[in-house]
Amino acid sequence: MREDPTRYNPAEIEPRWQAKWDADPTLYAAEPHTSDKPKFYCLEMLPYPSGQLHIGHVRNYSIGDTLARYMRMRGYNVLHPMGWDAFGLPAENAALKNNTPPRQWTLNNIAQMKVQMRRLGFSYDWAGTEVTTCLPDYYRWNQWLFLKMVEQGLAYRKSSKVNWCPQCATVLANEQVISGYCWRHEDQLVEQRELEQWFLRITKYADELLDGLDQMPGWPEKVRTMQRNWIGRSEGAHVTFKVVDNDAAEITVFTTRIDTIFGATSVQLAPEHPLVKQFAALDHKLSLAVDEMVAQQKAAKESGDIGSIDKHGVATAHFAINPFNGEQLPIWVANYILADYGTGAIMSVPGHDERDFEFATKYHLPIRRVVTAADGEEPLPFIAEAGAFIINSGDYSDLTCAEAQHRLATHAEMNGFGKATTTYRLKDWGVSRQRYWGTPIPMVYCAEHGIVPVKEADLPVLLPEQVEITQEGGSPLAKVPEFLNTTCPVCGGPARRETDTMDTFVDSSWYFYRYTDAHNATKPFDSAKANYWFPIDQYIGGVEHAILHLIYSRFWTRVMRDLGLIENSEPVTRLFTQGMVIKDGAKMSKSKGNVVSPDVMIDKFGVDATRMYALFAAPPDRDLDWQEDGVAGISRFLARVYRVTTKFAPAVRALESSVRGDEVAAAEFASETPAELALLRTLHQTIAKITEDFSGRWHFNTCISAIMILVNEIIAAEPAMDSGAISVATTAELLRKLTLLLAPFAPFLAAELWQELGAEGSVFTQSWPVADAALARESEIEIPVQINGKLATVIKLPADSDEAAIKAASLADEKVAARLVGKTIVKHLVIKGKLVNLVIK
RNA sequence: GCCGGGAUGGUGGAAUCGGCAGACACAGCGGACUUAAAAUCCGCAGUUGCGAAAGCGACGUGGGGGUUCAAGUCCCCCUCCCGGCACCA
Repeated sequence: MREDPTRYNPAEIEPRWQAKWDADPTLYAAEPHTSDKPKFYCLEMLPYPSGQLHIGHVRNYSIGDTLARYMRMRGYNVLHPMGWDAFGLPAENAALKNNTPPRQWTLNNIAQMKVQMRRLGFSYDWAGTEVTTCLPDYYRWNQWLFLKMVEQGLAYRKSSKVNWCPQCATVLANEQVISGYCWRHEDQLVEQRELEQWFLRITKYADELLDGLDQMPGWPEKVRTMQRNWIGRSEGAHVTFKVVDNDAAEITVFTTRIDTIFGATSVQLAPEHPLVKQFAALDHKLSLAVDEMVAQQKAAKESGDIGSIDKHGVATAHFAINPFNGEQLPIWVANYILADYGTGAIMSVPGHDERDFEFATKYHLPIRRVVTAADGEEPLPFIAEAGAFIINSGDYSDLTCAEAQHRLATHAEMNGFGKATTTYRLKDWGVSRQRYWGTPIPMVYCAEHGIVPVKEADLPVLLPEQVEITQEGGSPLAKVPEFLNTTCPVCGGPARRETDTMDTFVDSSWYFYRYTDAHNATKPFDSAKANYWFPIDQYIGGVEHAILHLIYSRFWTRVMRDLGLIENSEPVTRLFTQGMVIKDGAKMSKSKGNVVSPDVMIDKFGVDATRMYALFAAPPDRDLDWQEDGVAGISRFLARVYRVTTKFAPAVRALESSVRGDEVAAAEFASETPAELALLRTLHQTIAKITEDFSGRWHFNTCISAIMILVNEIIAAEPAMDSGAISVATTAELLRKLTLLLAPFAPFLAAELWQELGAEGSVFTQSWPVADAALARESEIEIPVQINGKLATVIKLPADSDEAAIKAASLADEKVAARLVGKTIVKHLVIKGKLVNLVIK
C-alpha cells in the first residue's frame, strides 16, 4: 500500500525537492540593488540557536515564507534573509553542564537547526545573507559601531544602581526586568547593585522615538502603546523649595501641575531621597520609620503590587518654603513616593490629586481648592479637565490652567527656582554584561590615559577561545591574562582590556542591515545597498519583543542615520506580531509536557501539511491551539489535491504538447458549457479572494479554506471530467491555476504537481494568476427574502436583475404570497443584489 | 485603576462595508466498499418544539438595554478571560 505510486507521499516528494533546491545556492537570491523591479524586504525575527526549532518558529517562518513566495510571484525583488542570534547565556550554561565550549555548542546547534529549516523548505537566501552574530566577521562591526558611539558621546561609562540577576550572574537593562523579575528567569527577582557600567544614550532620542510612533500606521497599536508607555514622556516643571533654617538643603520637585502650586500643603520625599538620609541622621525615630518604608517599598515592588500599598508617611521636623508665596510647608517622607521617578520629591496638592487627597485626609493635612471649572463647588479632589481655571492663587487667579502653567514656569525660570521640564521613564541602555559569550567591548584602561578606545585598525577584539566558565560572579574574561593584558593604544604602555561584553540585544539591533551586504569585509554594510532595501517592508515576529528588540532597533537605526550610514529613520514599515502556539489551552512548556515537536509532525504528515496547518488553524495574529487531528485533516486535503491532479496530469500534458497555451485559451473560451463556466467562476473567485487577502488582511486561514472549496468543487466535477463533459483544456486551466494558488502555502506539493502537469519552469517563478472579473461574476444570484426581518425564502434571479424585477419576483414567490394573505405591506425594501425585506402588518 | 485584545455549535474558526449566523475543517453519527478493520468515498449534523415523514415553528453570536426595515457587526451599561502598564507626581 505504501508503494502505491498514485498515493500522496510527502516523505518521498519533499526530500527530493529539498535536495534539488539546496543544490542551487542562488535559487532564492535577491537581485542586486540596481534591479528595476520594485523591492520587498520580507523579514522574520532571527532565532536564538537553542538547537531545536519549535512549533512557534514554524508558524513565524511559515507566515514569512508564504508572503515571500507570493511577493516573488507578484514580480517583486524579494530579500528574504535568515541568520542566528548566536551570543547569549544558554551557551555558557551548556558549557558548564556538558563541558562543551560555547562556540562549539552554538555552531553545532546552528548546524542542526539549519537542517530543520532547510527541511521546512523556507525560501531563504542562505548563501547571500546568513549572519551569525557570534562570529568575528559580524561582531567586529558591533565593536566598530560602539567606537563610533563613544566618539559621538552616545556610549559612556558611569557608576549607578543597576539591575543584577543572580542566576544570569550579570547586569540587566531596565527593559530586561519584567515587573521586578529577570526576563529569562521568571522566578528570579532582580537585585540592585552599585556598579560602573557602559551605557548607550538612548534617552537622547526619546522624543524622536516617541513622536515617530505617531507616523507608523503599519505597526500594531498595541506595540506602539507599549513603547509610548515605556518611554513615558511627561511634560511638567521642576520647582526648587528652600528648607527653613537650612541653607545647605533644598528640594526640587517635579510636577505636571505647577498651576496648582498655591494649593500645595506639604512636600513629600521618597524614603530614599538623599535629604532624608541627612534628616534621619539626627532623628532616630525618623530613621526607623524610613528604614521600614524602604523595606516595604522593596517588598511591594517584588510582589508586583506597588500600586496598592497603603499610603503612609511620617513628618520630619523640617519645613520647605513655597517660592511663589513664601508659605512654609511641612516636609514629610511618604512610602508612595518613588525615588527613581522624577526627582523623588513632590509637592502635595490634596485638593487636586487623588493620592495627595488620600494622604492628606489620613494625616489631617489642609486641603485647599485652587482650581475650578465653574463655581468653585466641585467636590474635592477635583481633577481639572480642559476649560478649568485657577482660583485662590494670588496674581495667577482667573487664568486658565494652561496659561497659569506657562506663566508660573516662566516666572520660576526668571527667578532661578525652577523651569519647564520634561521627564521620561526611559533610561539609558546599560549594555555591559559580566559574561563571556558576547561581543568584547573594545575599550582599554591605561593608568596613564584612562579609558581609551581600541584603534579601529585593531578590530576585531577577538573573544578568546580557551576560557574557563564558572558559576561564580565576575567577568570570565578577567581571568584570561592573554586577553586582559594589553597595551595602551595611546602610549603603548601596559594596560588592561575591558572584560565586560555587550548585551546580546546589541547584536539584534542592526543585524537586518548586515543582511543587505552580509559578506562585506571592510564595512558593516554598503550604504547604497541598505538604502535600496530599507526600510523593511514587512517584519514578522512575536510580540514579546515589543519594548526590547523593537525599541533598541529603532534607536540603533537613528544612530546609524546620524553617522551617515543610512538614510531612513525607522527600520520597519510594517510590523506583524503573530500569536502564540498553544496546546490544550496552555502555553507549551516542558514542565506541562505539552510540547509539539516540528520533526514529529513532519515525520507523520509532511512539511506542507505542517506548514499549512500552522496557517489554517487560526488567523496569524491570534493564538493557535495545535491539534494534531487538524494536521491530519490538512494532509488528507493535500492527498486529494495530489490524487485528482496526478490523475488528469497525463491528459493535460498531452494537450499541452499538441497546442500552445494561448491557443488553448482562445479555442476554449468560446465554447464553455455551464458546468465549465461554474468551475471557472469558482476558480476566479478564489484567485480574487486570496489576492485581496495578501494585500493586507493576511487571513491565510480563509485563503486556505477558499482553496479547499475550489478543490471540493473540482472533485465533485470529476465524473464530468472523466466523461469529457468538461474539456481537458478546462481541466488543465483549473489544475494549473490551482497549483499556482497552492505554491505559497504548500511549496513542495506545488513544485511536484507543476512538474506533473508538464508545465515549464519552476512554479515559483510563474506570475501570480490574475482574477478575471467577468469570469468570476455570478450569472444567477440567490436573494433572501425576509418578512419582518426574518428569512421567509430564497429566490433565484439573474445577477443583473433591477430593483423592479427583484420586487416582482419576491411577490411572485408562493411562500411569500401565502404569508401575505390578509396582511398589508407597510414597506417593501429591496437592496439590489443583496436581499429583500417585506414589512407587513 | 488605566490602555489594548477577546468571548460565536462538541472543537478550531467563518461572516472583510449593518443584509441568509455557523463557510472551511476537526471530532461525531449514518451509509458504501471490505470476510473484517484501516484507508477511501457518499451523506447527516446549532439548540429545541410539533410531526411517521416531507415539513412547519420557536430560540440562538458572554449578559442587559438602545438605534434600525434589518445588529455577531453600530451606541450605552455590565460580567468574565488574555496581554501590557501602574501610587509616573
